[in-house]
Formats: sequence, C-alpha cells, structure tokens
Amino acid sequence: MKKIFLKDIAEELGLSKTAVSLVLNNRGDENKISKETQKRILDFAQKNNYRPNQMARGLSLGKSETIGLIVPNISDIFYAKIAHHIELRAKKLGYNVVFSSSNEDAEMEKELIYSMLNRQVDGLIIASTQKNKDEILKLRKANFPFVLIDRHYPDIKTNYVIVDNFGGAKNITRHLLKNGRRNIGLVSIRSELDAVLQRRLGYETALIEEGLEINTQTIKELDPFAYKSEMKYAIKDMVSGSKGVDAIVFTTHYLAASGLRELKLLDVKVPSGVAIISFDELGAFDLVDPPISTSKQPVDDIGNLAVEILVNDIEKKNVKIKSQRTLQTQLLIRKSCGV
Amino acid sequence: MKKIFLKDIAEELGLSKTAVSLVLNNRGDENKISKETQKRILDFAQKNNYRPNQMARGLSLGKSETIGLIVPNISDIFYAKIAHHIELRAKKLGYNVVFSSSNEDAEMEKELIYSMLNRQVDGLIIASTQKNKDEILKLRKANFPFVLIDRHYPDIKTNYVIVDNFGGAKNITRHLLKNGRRNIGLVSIRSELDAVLQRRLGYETALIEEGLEINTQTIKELDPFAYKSEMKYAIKDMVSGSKGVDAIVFTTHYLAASGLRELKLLDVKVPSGVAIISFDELGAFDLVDPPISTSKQPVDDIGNLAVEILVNDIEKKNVKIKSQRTLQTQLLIRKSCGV
DNA sequence: TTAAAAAACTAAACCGATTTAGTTAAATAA
DNA sequence: TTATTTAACTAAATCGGTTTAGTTTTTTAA
Repeated sequence: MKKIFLKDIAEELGLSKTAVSLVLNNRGDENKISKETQKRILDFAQKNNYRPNQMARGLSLGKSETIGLIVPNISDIFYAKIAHHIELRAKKLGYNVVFSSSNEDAEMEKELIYSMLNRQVDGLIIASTQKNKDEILKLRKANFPFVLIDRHYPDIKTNYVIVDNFGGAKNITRHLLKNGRRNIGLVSIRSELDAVLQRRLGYETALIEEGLEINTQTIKELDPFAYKSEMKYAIKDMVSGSKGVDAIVFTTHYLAASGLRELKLLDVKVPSGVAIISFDELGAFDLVDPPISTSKQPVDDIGNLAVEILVNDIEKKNVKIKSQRTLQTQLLIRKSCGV
Repeated sequence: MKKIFLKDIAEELGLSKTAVSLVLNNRGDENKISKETQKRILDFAQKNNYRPNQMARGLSLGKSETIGLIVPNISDIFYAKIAHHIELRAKKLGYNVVFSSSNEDAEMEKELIYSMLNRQVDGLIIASTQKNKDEILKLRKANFPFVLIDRHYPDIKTNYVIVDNFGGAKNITRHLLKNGRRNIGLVSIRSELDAVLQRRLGYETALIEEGLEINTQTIKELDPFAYKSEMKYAIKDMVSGSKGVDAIVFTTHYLAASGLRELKLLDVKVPSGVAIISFDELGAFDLVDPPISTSKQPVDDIGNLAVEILVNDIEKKNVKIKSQRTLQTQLLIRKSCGV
C-alpha cells in the first residue's frame, strides 16, 4: 500500500496528468474526455486508493478548503460547543477546521491570525479578544473572508454572529425584580469586551427602569484570571452588613459556579437568602444545588450561522454586504432565582 | 500591505532565492552567507512582514508542522480539555493542531484519518472508536507517527496514553463498600471500548474481592446515543423493589449527571437512599446537589504526554520503541457517596 | 608562484497538484 | 474535395517555497 500520485496514474494508464486531474475533479465531461477514459481513470484511482496531496492542491489552487477558528479557550465548554457545531457544518460544506486558543491574549491572537493565513485557510471565524482592531481592519481591507462570533467590534462593519447581551442581562435582572428582589448585585469580569459591557448595561437598565438606584458597591468586576481568589472577597462583601444583597446576577457561567461555591462556604442560603442567576450555563447547571437559572446562548445557531456566512463569503468573492446577526438568549428558570 | 514572496525579497536585494531561503531558515551561517547579507535579508523580511506560504513550504518539505487530533466529540468537556492541553504543548514545540470529531463513528474516523494524512499532518493523536484496527495497523506499518489517547487497542503495540480504568473503577467501588454499601449497581454504556470494559471489570473485581456476588440485574449498559431516554428505566428498575440498590457506580460523567437527574425525579435521596459515584467529572460536580464523588482523570498529563511522545516520534524517525503510559486517576470524595 | 581550500554566493530541479494554450485525428459542412 | 469544427487528448507553465550541485572570487598553503 504505497502512496500513489497523479503522475503514477497518468503513466500507468498512458495518459497525461491533465486528463487525470480533470477527470478526478469532475470536469471530464466539460473537457471532452471520453466516457471510457473517464471510467478507466476513476476505476484506477479508486482501486489504488488515490488521494491528492492537499498541500500541492492548495498551493496550486491558492486555497485549502480549511476554515480557521480562533477562540479564547477551547476548553471552555461554551466555545467547545460552538467549535463542535462549526466543525459539523463546515464538514457538511466541504471544509476542514483548524483551531487555536488565544488565551485572551491580543498578541497571541494576532500571531494566530497570521499563522492561519500562512497556512492558507480560506476564511476565519474569530471569537476575538476585541483588542486587535488593527488586524481586523487589515483583514477587512484585504477583503479576506472572516466572521466574528461572540465578540465583535462595535465600530467596525464586519460579519458577525453575537447574542443580545444587553437584552439577555436585562431579562434575567427583571426576572429577579419581578420576584421581589430589590437589592440585586452584579458579579462580572473586569474587561473592555463589549459583551461584558452590554451585560452590565442590561442589568443597570433593568434596575433603572424599575426606579431603583445603581449601587456601585454591589457591582463587582473581577480579574479574568484571578476571579477565583477575588470571588471570596466579592461575595463576602456583598452579603455582609445590614444592607447585603438579596440577589446576584453573574455575567458568565464560570462566575456563577465560582460564586455559588463561595456562597455555600459562607453558609448563605440560595435562593432564600440570596437568589442567583447566570448568563450562560455549564453542563450540570440543572443538577447544581440549587439548579441555576440562566440566560442560555444558542451555541448551535452561533456555530452554524458563522460557518454559513463565512462559506458564502468565501465562495462568492463579490459579496460586499456584511452579515450581522444578533441572536436571542433563552431564559431558563430554575430554583436558584427563587421563583 | 500587499503580500510579499521569497522571490520579491531576492529580487529586491539582488540575491538568489536560495540565499534568502537559507537565511530565513536560520541556516545562513552553516551555508556561509556573510553576516552582512544575512542582516540585509532579515531586516528586509522583517520590515515587509514576510511570511512564508506554508502550503508551498509543506509541499517542498513533505511536512506541515501540524498535528492532527481526532476525538469522538470536541464538545465533550473531557476531550475539550485534553484538546486544550494538546494545543498548548504543541504550540510550545512549534506545531499547530487540526481537529475533528468522529462522533464515535468508525467510518467517519477512517475518513478523518485519511483526510488528515492528505493534509500532510506530521502525526496524529487519536481517541479512537476502537473499531478501526485495520487502519491503525496500516498507520503502524507505514511507520506513520501517532499516539492513541483515552482508548487504545489492547492487542496492537502502539504509542498510547490512557488511564488505569480498571484501578480507578475498582477504587471508587471499594470506597462505596468501605462505607457500608452492599448492593451496588453499575450504570455504563453498551460498548466494546476497552476503557468501558475495564471499568466494569474494576467494579466487579471490587465486589468479588469483598466476597459479594455480581448481580447482572443491577448492571445496566445503555445505548451510547440513547442513554438519556434509557436512563429513566434503568434507574427506576434499579431502585425499585425490596432489593433495590443502595449505591450506583456511573462509568462516565454524563451518565452520572443524567442518572442523578432521574434519581431526583424519582425522589430518591442521594446519598442517604442511594449513594452515587462517577468516573470522571463535569465542571460543576462540586456544586451539584449533592456534590458528586468521582475518579478524576489527569487531562493535562494525557494531553502533554501525548504531544511529547508524538513529537519525539516525528522528529526522531528511528524510534522503534513504543511509549505506553497508563496514568492513575484521582479519587475525589464528595457527599454523593455518603462518606 | 601556483594549487588547493574557503567564502559567498546562484541556477535550476523539485515537491504534486492545476491550468493554459495547444496538437492531432476524425467528423461535418460547403 | 477541401475547409472547418469537434472530439479527445497533451506539453509545459505555474503555485511558492527548499535543496542539490555548482560557480566565481578570494584566501591560504605548499
């Protein structure tokens, strides 16, 4: 079972590489290769398990039928799920996926973008650090196909698929208000990500619309990398004192998990003492004690749409119109918000 | 900012492509390119942001500096975590990662293996369906570098990194026995995977060593794709009747999550009524009600070791010795097993 | 003083595909 | 009967790198 090349097939059958190549690319008819010859080529290729070298093919065609995916962290279940949907849809459309994690580092992200371009990916799907405006602009200027997911650059016109962070956060906050909570805190991460900002805004808007004041003392923004250690103090500070909070909104799933952990250590009863609600969820949020209410993101749609927009962009080079999709989150009410 | 090629640099500096290529590959000294010329080339390349076309490079070198990763499902947190560690370590060693999910389908896995070979990956890391013996043998015969993870072929000598499934399962079962449980059921998946078999054997061995009999009525093997719907009946059957179980061992994290869900629906108290313990865990197993005890797999070591073994194999083509590593799981005791 | 060695390069082949611009022989039209 | 088309191919260029086998000039050794 040794490797067989186009040249081998051509020589073996007494034909030219051209004929073989055309037939194997399904362009035999339009190039008037006789049915008989086509069959000989196809059969021989099949029998000898011919598989074109994609490097050579890619070099020649100037494309690779590969999509590059850059996410902050592939081991975050949220991105892992999106990645899976991207992979499935991409495969259906004839594309492979190369992935890399930026670890929320702008410089790394930039490196990855170029590394992927060098590998001749046909397009990129990026959940950006949102700190690489220049590179995104360059990509756009170069007319290179790409779609931003989860995080976008609000002031750059690009393809993107995001969720309604503002609406989602407003919704979960309102749900707590509707259930009589008046003193609602927020635990978020310290970040300039628009998604994070929007969630905070959604939260604040819900409060303001209810005629409540925003208390910056009960809004905690934790370091993205040290949130676990900072959580202890954040929670302690929020629940202690006479005017402790009666509910907490967490702006992302791992914050909710970590926060609940601390609440338990402090023996705070959830939801009787403090109700909690999360944006996005982990796999076992329905099994947690108490099951955590959340605003769930449509990971399947995010992945599928991103691929569809991207492939459309790749294959119809002339598309100037950018697709911008903002998907709705889904409110899942469980016990943690004290219905 | 238009693309610049090797030829452009050569022409611009009045040199040959050879000289430029050698210098850019850090082989200027050994090829006696003068320091001065080297500096000119390096500076020019830097200034013009030269980046070699990896397709051309790969074609020429016959390698891609890319590792292929095939897992059953990248959105399974277990594989996602391994993938992340693989990615980090691979990057450190100068390799990129291409991933794909086989969805536990042997035919798909076979396709993926070839698809990756066509893309000239330098090596493969595979968490196999364990139904592709022929392909694995072919890879080995062709002396193609690969490492199996999580699942291996017991009767084929290959590189692999797995965990001690037998020992891990025996351990968790013994822990339940030590705590006085006598009627311990098992919920596993219907599968020929050695890992699954070993876990069942570990469970059975623990029972036998304790002088207990194995009751096939309380060993449930569910369909890997329909386990959610089958779980209801499995659990109901195990806990009902006078001789219902007083503990259940789940052989994987999603079974434990699903099983606990059903136990709650049936109002079975955990662990007072039925204790449970899991093999491997989800992100929030410590927050679940009750927190689930588990035998945790060292995802970081699995990923790191796999990459190291693979890269070693890739770079020292002569390595005939296969590396076989069986890592230990870590017993995490939480409330679900009724300490 | 001349032969050999070293320094500093380069031309052209090569990797394995795709594609452009033909060629040749047979069929059809004038 | 001859000119044109058509059918069925092919030779060679190309993609953008790497590498082999030199070449030319300068330096060193005998």
